[in-house]
Formats: sequence, C-alpha cells, structure tokens
Amino acid sequence: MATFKTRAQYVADDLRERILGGEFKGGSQLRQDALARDYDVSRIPVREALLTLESEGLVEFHAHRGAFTTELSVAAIRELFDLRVLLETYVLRHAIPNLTAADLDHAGSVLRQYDAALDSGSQIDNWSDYNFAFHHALYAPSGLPETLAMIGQLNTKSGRYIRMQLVYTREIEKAELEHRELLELARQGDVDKACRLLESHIKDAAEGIAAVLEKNLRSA
Amino acid sequence: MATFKTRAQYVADDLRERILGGEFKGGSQLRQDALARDYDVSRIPVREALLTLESEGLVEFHAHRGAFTTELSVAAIRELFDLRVLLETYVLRHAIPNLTAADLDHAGSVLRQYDAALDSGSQIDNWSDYNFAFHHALYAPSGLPETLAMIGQLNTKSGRYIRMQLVYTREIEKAELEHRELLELARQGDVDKACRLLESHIKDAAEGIAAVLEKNLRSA
DNA sequence: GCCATATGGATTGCATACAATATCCAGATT
DNA sequence: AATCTGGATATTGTATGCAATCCATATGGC
Repeated sequence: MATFKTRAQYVADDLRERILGGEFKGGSQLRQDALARDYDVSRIPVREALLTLESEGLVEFHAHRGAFTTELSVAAIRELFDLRVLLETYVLRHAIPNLTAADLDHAGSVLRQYDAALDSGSQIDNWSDYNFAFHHALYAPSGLPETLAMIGQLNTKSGRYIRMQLVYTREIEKAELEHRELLELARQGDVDKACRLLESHIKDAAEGIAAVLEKNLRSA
Repeated sequence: MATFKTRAQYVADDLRERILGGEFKGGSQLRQDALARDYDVSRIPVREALLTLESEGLVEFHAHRGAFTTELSVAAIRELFDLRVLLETYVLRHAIPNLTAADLDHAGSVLRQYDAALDSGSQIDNWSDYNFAFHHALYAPSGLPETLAMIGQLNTKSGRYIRMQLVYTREIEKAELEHRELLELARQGDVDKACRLLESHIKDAAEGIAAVLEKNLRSA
C-alpha cells in the first residue's frame, strides 16, 4: 500500500538530505529552475518540495525572490536543544515502564549496527540516521506518537548542525558509549538516572555545536 | 516590508479558518478543482495551500486520491494537550521573570478586548484568536521564539476541537476568569502558582473536549 | 554630490493543458 | 455466490508558457 512517491516527495527527500549534509551553506539561494534541471522535472514539483522543506524549517521563502536555506543563530540552536531535553526526557520517562524485551533487543541491535558501521569506515552520512533510529527505538514504546513527531521535527531542524559537530569534534565514540549506558539504565528501569544521562547527552552535543559555531564566527 | 501575499498563502489562511471553524467535518475530501473555483484561482495555489495545511497537520494527502481533513483521536487530543501543558508551563516559567510593566499592560488590554467582544455579542469566531493573543502576550517575554512556534503549531492542530468545546460547553466565562487570575499571579511573580493554574486551565479544556467527543461517538 | 525615480533583466507565481494514477463497476471465471 | 480482471471515469500530479514582481543599475532633478 501507498508505495507510490510523487516527484515532489522524491525531490523533497533528496534535497533535505543535501541540505542536512551541508551542501548548501549559509543562507544560499535555491533557484527553482536550476533544481528542476538537476532533477529533470518541472518547477512545479520543485516548488512543492521547497514548500515542504519550508514547513520543516530548512528553507525560507521570500516572495518573488525565492527560497533560501535557513541559518540558525547560536541562541536558536541552544533553544532547540533545550526543547529536545524537555521533550525527550518526557517521552523516555513514559517509555521506560513500557519497554518489553523485544524493544530492548531492537534498540540493542541498532547499537550493534552502529559498531559495524563505525568499524567498516567513516559512514558518517548514515550515522545521523542510526542515531535517530536508536533514540526512536527507546522512545517509541512511550505510546506518544504526536510527541515523537515533534521530536522528529526538532531533529530535522537542527540536523545540519548535529552532523557538523560530529564531523568537527569526532565525538561519535563518546556518544556511542553514552548510548550503551542509556540502554543499560533503561533495561534496569532506572528512569531518573536514564533521564539525567539523556539530558547531559543532549546538552553536551549542544555545547559542542555552539563552540564550533562561535569559533567559525570569530574566524569569519 | 513583505506586505505581499501570494494567492497560495491567501487560500491557505482562509481554508485554515474554514477547517478550524468546523466547516469540513470528519475526514471529508477537499477537491482541488472545487476549491480552485471557490477562490477563483487555478489548482496550483490550491495544491500549495493544501501542502501547507498538511504540514500543519490539518489535512492529509493520499496520492492520487486527494487531500482529506484529518480527524484526531481522543488519545491524540489528550496527548497534544499534555504537550501544551509541558511547553506552556515551560515558557511561562521563563517569561514571568522577564515581564515588564508594558508586557503586563499589553496582556491586560487584550483581556479587556475580550470583555468588550463578549458583551457585544457572541463573536466566538474571534475568541480563539483573542485567547491565543492573551497567552502569547504572556509567553512572548520568555525570549524563546522556537518554543513559541511549536506552541503555535500545537494550537493550530488542536484548534478545531478547542472551538468546538467552547461552543458546546459555553465555558468561555470560566476561561476568562482564569485568565485574569493568571495575569494577576504573573504580576506578582508567583511562578509556581501561575504554572499550576495554567496546567489545570489547559487540562480542564482537554477534559471538556474529550467529554464532548466521547458523547458524540456514543451518539453516532 | 546625493537622493528619488525609471527602466531592464532575472526569477518567481500562476493559469492552462496534458499525462498518470486510483477507484468503480460490469462481466467473466472458479 | 464470491473473487478476480479490465476498461471507463474522475481526480490528481506535472509540464509548459506567460504575467507579475523584485532587484540592480542608470538617469535626472536638486
């Protein structure tokens, strides 16, 4: 069922990856005509894709001037990460009591895939997806789909900067260790400790990103 | 600046009002052709408007079948209101210490406008906007624009049901009293009491809506 | 020399027209 | 009788082309 994908959706998915991957820096303009040629479609599906990305906070439309990739201020990034702490500890708190053995197994298997990917080389492009998959595996049993959707939005909006931080500071290994610890605490059902760890896990990432951004600002 | 509004935006704004106003119940289909005739535009801006509304959670696209207004389950509504409690107490907590005399005056004047609207007759259409304006006046000094945007999303998504509850249960007056109390607590800087009141204010609304929906379900 | 205004060029926003897809219903098959 | 097949129909999804708008540059008045 519903295996059909419109061209607009295809363009949106690919363009999202390109933006999150850092191909378009700063507030660079995305010309509809050029993108249409890129994807060999007309400008209509490109426009629709850009509208979708606008609603996700990745681009901004200026009437008759076109779409530009958004650039988040350091303050905005801090705010988004504070929101992540608030919402993710909230769902984790609700998820842990519901975790089944199958849920824990699934989260564990995602972690093992991390390791395989790490060992096989720097598949950093996919790391963000794995990261989100692990967090999602822990959160899903909360039975709070609307909340999970908002968390997904926050991740998308700040995704570009998360990847940047990972590349710059190479602290994937540290995150990986914290993930293992988080899974263990969840297995033990220690809600408070797990939430505290999650909070510092997210805040550390935010501080790393802020540091990188502020360094870049000074050098520019 | 930027006083220009595309037709797609105009259609989106108007259609949003119509959906929130309850003109399209249940999962009713929104045919692009009919809407295009309604607004005397082509289907392109209609499609773009529908895409915008989809990102706001008001409609859903089914490929080649069209757009349908979404219908939230009682569980989803409860979840959205729980999220509102979480996020709104969060911003209120951050806003109260920053409230200036001008902020309090502004919030008070919004309240006075309520009263005027109430006395002049049942301008229920506008009440939701006033309601949001009051809450926004209290929250804005938090200096957390991203969080405010998410709260706005939650309000939009659940807006249809808020209006329904107000019409059915006529508890506008109660909400109005609570607003005055909330403003007074904010003026006194009593963060904890204000947040507790806000929490029950939102939860009461959620329970009222759930009661109405469950009654409707039984009668249907 | 400086500010207001007009004009050219580029790009978007939209209307029209066509292609692709899902659904429905009739008819055949088991 | 129930299920499956296939074509007709309605509706969406997209391509093309044109009109509207913005920005930059040049021009004229003071």
